[in-house]
Amino acid sequence: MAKLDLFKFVPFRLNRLAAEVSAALSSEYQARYGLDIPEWRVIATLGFRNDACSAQYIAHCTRTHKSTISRAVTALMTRDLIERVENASDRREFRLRLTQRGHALYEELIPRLLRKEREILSCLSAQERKDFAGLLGKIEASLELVQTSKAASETEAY
Amino acid sequence: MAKLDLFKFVPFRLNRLAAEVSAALSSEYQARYGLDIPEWRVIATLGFRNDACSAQYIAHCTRTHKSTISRAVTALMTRDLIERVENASDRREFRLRLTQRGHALYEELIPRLLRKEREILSCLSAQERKDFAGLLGKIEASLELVQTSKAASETEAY
DNA sequence: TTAAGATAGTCTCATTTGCAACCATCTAAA
DNA sequence: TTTAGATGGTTGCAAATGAGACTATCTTAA
Repeated sequence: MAKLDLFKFVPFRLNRLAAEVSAALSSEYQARYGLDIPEWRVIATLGFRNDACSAQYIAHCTRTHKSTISRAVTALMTRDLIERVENASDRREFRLRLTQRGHALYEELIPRLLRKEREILSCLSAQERKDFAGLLGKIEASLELVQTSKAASETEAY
Repeated sequence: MAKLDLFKFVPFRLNRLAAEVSAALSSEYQARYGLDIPEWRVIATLGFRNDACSAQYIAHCTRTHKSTISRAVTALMTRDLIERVENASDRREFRLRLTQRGHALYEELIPRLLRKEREILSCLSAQERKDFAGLLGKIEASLELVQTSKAASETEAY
């Protein structure tokens, strides 16, 4: 007779852990800066890259639906945290980038989030953290969640 | 100047990985059996425990909101997959358990899900899988997502 | 016994989000 | 060219879900 212990079932554990970790982080960007998760992902993507990029690019690399990104972009523009400029070579898309205010928010938020991440992982030794990152990477690669060298060049096209 | 690479940021990676793994599994319980995630959690909890338990217990141990569980219970009852009996000693709560049909579905579904889990983790060696489970466990424990011996006895009260 | 507070479960409401239709624009092939 | 199909982005709609009010019931202490 088949049995499945939810508490030992990796998919369930990942779901629960991700939800818990997200909740812990949201107190930073949500409560303090009024950003929801999609908005934070837009800010994070634009802040990390120095060049402007399209909404589609953000949707692809954060694995978020394009309509969700579209709404986040609208909200962030009305708050003057990002701006968009027309792309002369392709008038369908817009190039997005942080405004000065957006940059300031990014600079203020990032250290807080990195501190939270350290807190959450502080139960692991340095070696264990490294191992954990490596194992996550292997699973991501096998699910094609990360860019192989081939896929990376395709991503550039976005 | 602070920077944060989303692709190396563990909270983001956990979210993305959990979403991807869930999507891979949902093709089993969703497409084939018409169960959504909350419904599957109710089935899984009832199938694993031999005794009947309350909706509140399921909500607590799967970390799902009680209103979500309530809806899942209603849906599963109309499909005759679970049944509930009054609890004479506390008439506020109901004891839930799988019906025969529910048991049959459980027996059919579990091997499929376990196979999927194996597939997803097949990119890791046996030792790596063990390590990964152990590291997950440490993080869960530090976030109090799992029952310590003390918390376990409290859980019994549900 | 009574009253205050806790708890189980349901229900309504508001929010979030994915889907898909849609428009504008681009690309490629006839 | 012209046309068919692909792509970027927006929006309306529906489904899912959490918050919190609410009822019924239980518990505890005055």
